Amino acid sequence: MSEYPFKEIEARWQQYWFSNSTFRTPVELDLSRPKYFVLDMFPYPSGIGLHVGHPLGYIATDIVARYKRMKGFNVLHPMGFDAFGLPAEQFAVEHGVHPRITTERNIANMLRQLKAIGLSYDWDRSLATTDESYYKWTQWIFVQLYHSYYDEETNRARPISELIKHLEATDELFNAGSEEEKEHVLATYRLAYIAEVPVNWCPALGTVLANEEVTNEGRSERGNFPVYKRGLRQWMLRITAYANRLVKDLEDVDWPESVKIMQRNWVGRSEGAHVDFQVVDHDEVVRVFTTRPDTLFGATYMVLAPEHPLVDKLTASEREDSVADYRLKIAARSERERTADVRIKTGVFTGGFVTNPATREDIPVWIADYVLMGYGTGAIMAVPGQDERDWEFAEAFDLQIIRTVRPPDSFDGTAYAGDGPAINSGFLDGLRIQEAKSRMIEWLEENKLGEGTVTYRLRDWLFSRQRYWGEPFPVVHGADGSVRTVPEKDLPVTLPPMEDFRPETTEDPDAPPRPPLSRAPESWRTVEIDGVTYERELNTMPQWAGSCWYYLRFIDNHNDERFVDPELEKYWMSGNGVDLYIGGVEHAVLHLLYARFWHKVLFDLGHVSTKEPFGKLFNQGYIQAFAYRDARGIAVEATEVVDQHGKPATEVQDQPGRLFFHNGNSVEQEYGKMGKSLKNAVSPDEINERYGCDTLRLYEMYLGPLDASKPWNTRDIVGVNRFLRRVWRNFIGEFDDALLVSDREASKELTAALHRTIDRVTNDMERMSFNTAIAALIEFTALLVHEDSIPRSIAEPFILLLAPLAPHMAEELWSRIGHSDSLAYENWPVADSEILKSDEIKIAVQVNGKVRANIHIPADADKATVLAIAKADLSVIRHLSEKEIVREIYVPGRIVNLVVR
RNA sequence: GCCGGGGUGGCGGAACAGGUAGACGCAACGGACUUAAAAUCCGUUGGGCAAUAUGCCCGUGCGGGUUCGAGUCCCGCCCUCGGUACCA
Repeated sequence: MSEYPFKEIEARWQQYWFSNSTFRTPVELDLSRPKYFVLDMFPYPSGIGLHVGHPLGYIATDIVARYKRMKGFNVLHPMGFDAFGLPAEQFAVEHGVHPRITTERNIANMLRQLKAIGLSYDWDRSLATTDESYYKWTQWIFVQLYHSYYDEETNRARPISELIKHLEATDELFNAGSEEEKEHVLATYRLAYIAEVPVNWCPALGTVLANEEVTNEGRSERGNFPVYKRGLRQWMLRITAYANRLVKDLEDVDWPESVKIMQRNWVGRSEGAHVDFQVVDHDEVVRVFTTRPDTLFGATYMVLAPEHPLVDKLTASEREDSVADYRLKIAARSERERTADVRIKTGVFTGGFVTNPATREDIPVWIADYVLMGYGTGAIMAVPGQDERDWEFAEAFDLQIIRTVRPPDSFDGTAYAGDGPAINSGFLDGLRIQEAKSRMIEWLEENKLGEGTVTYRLRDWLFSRQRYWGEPFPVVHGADGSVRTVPEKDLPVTLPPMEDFRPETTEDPDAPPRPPLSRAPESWRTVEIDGVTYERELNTMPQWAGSCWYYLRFIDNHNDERFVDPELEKYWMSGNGVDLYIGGVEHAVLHLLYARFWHKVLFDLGHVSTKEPFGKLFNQGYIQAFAYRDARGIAVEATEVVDQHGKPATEVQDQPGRLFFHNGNSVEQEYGKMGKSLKNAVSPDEINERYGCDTLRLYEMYLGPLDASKPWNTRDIVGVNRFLRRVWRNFIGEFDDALLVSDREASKELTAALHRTIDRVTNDMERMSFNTAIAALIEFTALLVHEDSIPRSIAEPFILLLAPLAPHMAEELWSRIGHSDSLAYENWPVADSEILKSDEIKIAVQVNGKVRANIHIPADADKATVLAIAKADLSVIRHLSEKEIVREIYVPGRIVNLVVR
């Protein structure tokens, strides 16, 4: 008896695809075919291996890739590993093994797991960001960034050599400067530059972190260690130059609206004005940023961030003590304390005054922690009449409040931020906000008191890390402090082999950073270029560097001459870049913003042909699962939990009225993202072993819509497994292994059902609705159960429809019905529109919107005919009796509604 | 607080353009086959009233509205998940 031998089948076809290079991207491209670049967000090769949540997106892209091949596209579908960075290194640190070794081991294990799912990647294009042949080009891109600047005139990056030429020709001051001074000027332009900046320093990780890597609670996203603010000299990337384009170009990509909004918020563009306030009795000016220049007449006090550089100058001698006290108190407050009680305003008066340029009144200057040094100019003009925070502060410290916008009569709140006519505002009186804003900006500009401007929340990207496991910077430092990039011919700068790669961690937030590379051998640290001795840069690049451009390398990953061949880049990125990019929403701002930034720089410099890298983005949902915690709140192994009747929780976890126990102790049921911490992970290996990977693939897709988060329930897997076994039995004799496909002609009904199925599945494939595509195939399979044999005209298209979803079974059946080649490039079946049309259709008849009957009508019947048939129906007649028909509605092919009174 | 997604049977979900709510699957129940079990096949399965049927009423988080007709559109709430958080 043959019972669907999935192990044998799956091993055979995976071997076949490998030895025949079935999924190798065509090298000789048939340019008459359209291209399709379908990409997954590549994973970190973690040491724990995959759980069933990880491959969800990979299965989806694989189905799309297989479908597109059958639709005649040239498909590029690669996979690689994001192997540098903190997770890989922390794992290595914790296990005391060199990251090179753990990384290789982890990659090997993940490769095994991925291949066991039958994913149709072109493995010849696999890469890891840790490959020297890869990070050579990551370093090369960094060199491009270093040697470029942002030209505000033409709104694009240009080689810094052009700027130097320009400055030499026009700027006497520049020419007069020393080399060092010149370099200082250039550093304010370069897209990659070194600056002393306030950074997030994490002593426990021994490194600085990007804002994006720090949680709201002021801790590291990796490891949850405390993070402190301190000033350090670091490499920065001038992403802020691209702030505007990063927002604007979102209009041109097909991305989930929520991700676009997150990016817009992150960039945080706001339009407003700079206003200069003269300091009373000092030759200083304080510049503020405001989005409401129209309210300048209502600015009754000013607030500086406690760290603002002018605080010392402004502070009156008798206020020095309280100002110093306050600043100390703020510095000691953790980020958490600072954000916990947002509604309670604190601050102190400096004793200083500035002049409101509109009213000519002198207004007091305060410092308060609700003004942040990192945004705008670190100083605000407070207009309590129109700003809730300023109102609260004014109330708390008894400061003057003037309304400069008339609230509606019904308004009984405090600050009024809505629209209305300006009042108490001199030349602005009567104007609405929009008009008043532009009028005030004109006035400021005429009087040289400020100007209209745009500010962004986005900060420049802190690009160095004090870790070992990252790309070394292709940069060397001269004894005189000069910086130069390593010549292209000497790239890559490889990581020196080091026994001790551990970061120097400490609990002292003020200890100087000591990057591991400072302990590298002298022979690595010192390098001679053109006869001059230099010291190598000892920091490494952050995690995100490698993932900023990997999609480009996939296009041409064996190229030793260039990071990507321009012709191949043009072909595969044509249209709008990557045609489909699937990954988790957790990368909505970090990876996707950084990658877009690099891509735009490469675009400006003429190295790539599109302004955006990812034309279509899709976020797959998470796989969630039930989890159980004991009385101490500690998660227990979900597979060991039983209910009050002793049944395994995995069988009954979705049933009402259950109590759960672990080793006899009561446990609480919970529901969350699958993973190690909740002890509810399921490995794809166990599912493969028990049901095979076609079942795994089908189940993951059948769970629900791809973008929804949904619960894993191992018990339910039998459903799709039964479907596959049923398909097998329909084709292969249960007792004799005989082929049950014949050349007899198919019935009209079965043919019609097939074409309806082709139509449904095709439609579902196009909109990535794989759960409904599978449902359609299950329904069709049920029709085949009672056929003695399956006509070939039915069998072939059916197998092809199944192929993207359950490729191993499809290939096996395809071969058993007599084909010697893989079906991977067979034409996708086309539904015959003639067959889809039926002569007779069934529609519902409603009386007053309630369905009272179903009638059969000729497909081409006109309204009068249909209504006649409907009114002749006994059930309809019953509901029409003694009523008057006041309206008759017929929606062709859909419904009849008779409105009666 | 603000922004965004989502609330449909015991469970996962379907309904794509406002047109028969609950496709398909799980679980549950009944039957066939079997010495028995597994597997398989057939059937029932939103709630209620009925037991004559082509039957009636209710039902998509809650309350209103638009429409011949609302899970779907509009207004006001509640809950939930994610993002963000004194951004001037």
